[in-house]
Amino acid sequence: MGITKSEKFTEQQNQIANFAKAFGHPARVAILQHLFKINTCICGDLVEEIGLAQPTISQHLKELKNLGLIKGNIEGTKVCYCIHNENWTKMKLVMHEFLDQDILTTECC
Amino acid sequence: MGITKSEKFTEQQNQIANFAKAFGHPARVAILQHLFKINTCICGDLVEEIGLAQPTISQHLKELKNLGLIKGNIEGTKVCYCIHNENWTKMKLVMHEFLDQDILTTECC
DNA sequence: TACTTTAATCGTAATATTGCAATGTATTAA
DNA sequence: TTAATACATTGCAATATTACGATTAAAGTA
Repeated sequence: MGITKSEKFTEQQNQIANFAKAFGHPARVAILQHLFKINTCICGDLVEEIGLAQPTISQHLKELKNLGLIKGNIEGTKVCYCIHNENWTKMKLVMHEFLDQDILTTECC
Repeated sequence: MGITKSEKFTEQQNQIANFAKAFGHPARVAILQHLFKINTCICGDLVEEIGLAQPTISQHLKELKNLGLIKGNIEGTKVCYCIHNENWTKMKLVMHEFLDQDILTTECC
């Protein structure tokens, strides 16, 4: 059926999965890394940087924006994207809690 | 075309994406959380715990196993799954480096 | 041996994702 | 006003993912 049965899971589990899904494509990983690296908001040279077609990049940017991880400011004909630092920090809290749950447990097999 | 152009990205970027993809479904998040919670190797009661059909759970387990995040020991007719602690730690290093890249940068907009 | 239990695999349907050409839209430049 | 630039949107094709019924395989039990 190809449809995830989200109603079977907790809100936290779905939230983790949604963030993870955003990082589940190397293009989006590369976009985020580039935005961090450039630091100052640089505009749409992401297409050249990543090497995928412009509509494809635009689509990936939209997903990251919908999740709140980046924001885009229109500047003339260009759009300036950058990390949404506050939301990135919130996302990190959620993901770190998930990743670090092994700290509480002991080896078993 | 539905096919990810992995060759356009670095090995590190693809690795992050692959780990993230594993966490990109709430059933797999739930499975991992349950394995951590139970701690001692729990077997196919994951099917009851999660509430999806047995073949579906089996499929999710296979993905997690292929990535190396869990391991399964056959015990009679049952199979005992648990976290692969060493690989989990390695995965965490990769993911933490990605998530914490904001520490190095300063606000821009 | 025959039966049961447990889990993997196969096959298939439904839906999601990825990628891009073509097109649309808004702003700037001439 | 017209043309150019920069992105977003649309539409579609190819592939991937999710889910599960049916079946199979392996080990224990009667």
